Amino acid sequence: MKSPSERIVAVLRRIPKGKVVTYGQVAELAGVPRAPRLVVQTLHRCGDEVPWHRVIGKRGASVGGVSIKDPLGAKVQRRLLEKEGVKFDRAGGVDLDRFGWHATNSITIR
DNA sequence: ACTTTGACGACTG
DNA sequence: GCAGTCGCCAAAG
Repeated sequence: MKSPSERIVAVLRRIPKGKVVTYGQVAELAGVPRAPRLVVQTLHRCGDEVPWHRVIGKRGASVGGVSIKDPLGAKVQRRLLEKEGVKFDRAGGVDLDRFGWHATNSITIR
C-alpha cells in the first residue's frame, strides 16, 4: 500500500482523454473519499506529469487550473478540453453527464 | 519542529 | 435550502 498521493497520481494518469473527473471522484477512486485536497496537492506536485486539465470541480468545472499564481490556467484548460471533444456550456461548466469519467474498472494500482 | 496553506467535497446545524 | 465546519495528506514557510 503506497501513499495516498501515489495512488492519486495513478488514478490521474488513467483518465481517458476526452473525459473529465472531479476532485472528489479522483479522491474516491484513489481510496480517500474525503480528501479532494490531496488531489489538489498532487496536481501541484506532479504538475506536468498528469493531465491536470481533465480534473475539474463539481461546481462548474472551470475551477480546475485556476491556481492563485496562474489564473490563466482556466482558459488553457477549457481550450484543451474542447480540443479533446469536451463541450462547455454557456455557464462554463462541463457536461458531467456525458464527459464525466465513469470509472468502471480503471483502478489497477501497481 | 510547528503552523499554515492548498486548483475541494461532504456532512452537520 | 443555505451556511459554516471538518476532513484528508503533503509540502512550503
